[in-house]
Amino acid sequence: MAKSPKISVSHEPGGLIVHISGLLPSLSPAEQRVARLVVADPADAARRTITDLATAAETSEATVIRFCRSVGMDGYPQLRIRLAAEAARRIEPPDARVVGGDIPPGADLAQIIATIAFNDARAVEETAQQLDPAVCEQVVEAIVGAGRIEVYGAGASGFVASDFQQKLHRIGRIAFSFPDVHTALTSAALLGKGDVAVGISHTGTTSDVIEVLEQARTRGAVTVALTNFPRSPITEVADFVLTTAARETTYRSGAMASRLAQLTVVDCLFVGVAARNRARARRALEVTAEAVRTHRVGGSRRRS
Amino acid sequence: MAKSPKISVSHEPGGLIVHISGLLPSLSPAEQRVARLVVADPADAARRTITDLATAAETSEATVIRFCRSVGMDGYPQLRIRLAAEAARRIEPPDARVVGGDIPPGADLAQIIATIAFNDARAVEETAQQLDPAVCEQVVEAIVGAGRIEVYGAGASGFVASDFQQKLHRIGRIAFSFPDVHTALTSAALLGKGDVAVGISHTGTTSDVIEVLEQARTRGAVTVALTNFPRSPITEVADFVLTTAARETTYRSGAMASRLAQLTVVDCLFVGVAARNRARARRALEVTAEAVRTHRVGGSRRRS
DNA sequence: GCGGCTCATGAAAGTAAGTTTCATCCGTGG
DNA sequence: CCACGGATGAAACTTACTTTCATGAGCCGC
Repeated sequence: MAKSPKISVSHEPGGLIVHISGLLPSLSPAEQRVARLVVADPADAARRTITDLATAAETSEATVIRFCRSVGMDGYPQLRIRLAAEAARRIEPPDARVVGGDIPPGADLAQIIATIAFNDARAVEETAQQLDPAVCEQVVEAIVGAGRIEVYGAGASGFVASDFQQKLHRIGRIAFSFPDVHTALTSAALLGKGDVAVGISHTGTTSDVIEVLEQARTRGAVTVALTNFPRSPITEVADFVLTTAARETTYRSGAMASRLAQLTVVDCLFVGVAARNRARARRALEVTAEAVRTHRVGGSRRRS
Repeated sequence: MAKSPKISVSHEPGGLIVHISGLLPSLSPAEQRVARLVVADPADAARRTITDLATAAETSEATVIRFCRSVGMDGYPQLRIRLAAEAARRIEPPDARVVGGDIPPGADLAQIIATIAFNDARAVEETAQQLDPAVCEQVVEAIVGAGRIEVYGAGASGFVASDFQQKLHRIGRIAFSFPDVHTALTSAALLGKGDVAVGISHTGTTSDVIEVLEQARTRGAVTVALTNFPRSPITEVADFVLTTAARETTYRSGAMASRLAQLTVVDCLFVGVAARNRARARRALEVTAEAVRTHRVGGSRRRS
């Protein structure tokens, strides 16, 4: 009939709240009361039930529904969801995370957590960014074709080395890592052409690791260095150099982030190797997973 | 009577989605189907009605309600709203890198690197987000006051355990970690009041670690669990539970990201402990750094 | 002032959504 | 084999949402 209702409300792409306050004056008094509540605190409105909201606006549920329709929603539930989404979006976490390096002396745990996580995450991202896929490819190639792989690392890097060794081992590659220099040296002396030696050192100056890598190279093995410093001594004994990108902070936090970055590189190499023979790697993983299964307790589910 | 299953499974301040995926394995099969739908597309789930969602998950409405309760919501409407809010918050959809997903078979190294780095970084960030500072504080407190600290972990988590042990040791705390269960068990048997035992297990189902932690608890030590799954068996033998937030993926990439997340938590605890006595920790760090100095080559010059 | 009109409004009826209860089923361990 | 406990969906039930409809206020033109 005559008066076509307020259709053509278009698609309010930007903000629902803005949209609502825009057509607020065109609403009936009772609907305006609802609208004002909604605009004032969208998140709160989203939490309320229709009856609740109606009561708060001193009106009936029917009016709330009419309001929903007036602003272009199908019904109340839809409005609620849109409001929740809207409210969530506008609350941008100001998040005063300490961007720089060190943790301030008076920091509480929450700050410490935020700082560490931020630096860790950034180290991982930046490492990935500067990692040269071509070099990785060559290293993966070498590992895939290797008769034997040895991984060296001291201190914290030693754990990364062990981790890498374990990973390679799990997908059926013959890999070793060593707890001490002497064992490593003797083992490196037995390497030959077609074998691969990987040395991990954050600073790139760990003499033990360099020494072993040098030995390996002398024997004809392909040598790979993983370090944070592209000009450090370890790079001189390496055929391929992979670098992490943990920023220099004080030695502590720097080393912490670096270790995560190292692991990320290790993961990349690992997946690269595994991807070379998907079926075989998967099979190996399944078998090894099965092997430890009896060491897992069953139903992890539990209700009270 | 109040059959209150209100176990208050921690707070989930960070991300509801993250929280849900952590809880996933502790859910019943039918609930898992619902959870997967929700995690896969929160925005879509928020749009659906309960009946609709139940049908999509091939289950009944009752199960959906049970799922809501399992993840700590009052009911379905509340879940819907939270999901809508959550979905709105995540602004950037980095389409190319498969979110929390597997690496596509045909991927080249560059893609692999991007995917891994993305998931690793996110695991770190999300872990930090959902980490409860209050619980950390208590754990730090316990460690600071501990006579002895023991850290247990098997497989990949074993390296994390060793790393933690090494860190604590470097700042002058008496800490141990063990390469095998028997040694660990015998050592745990010697723990007592005032000591701290930390068990690390991604799945939370590693029976060896659980067993040792239980032993430690029996002896009166404070027990801490570090796991990805807040309702896994390990949490039942722990006084304090710290969780990581790596998403479940296939191909073990989940476990890869999880390990980084674990290290992040370890770092947080470490710095927290060190911060308790800054001067002493710094002195210890300097001394230990000095100790390995002779094993470093100087400058960019080759060592002889 | 008075019919007749329009429109906002809420009460109440009606429908759909969400929640609880309960019987059944299935696997597990004795 | 049975007893048990948990998982599950059908159905009963409750609450939330939506529609219908009667009321009454405002507003003309007569």
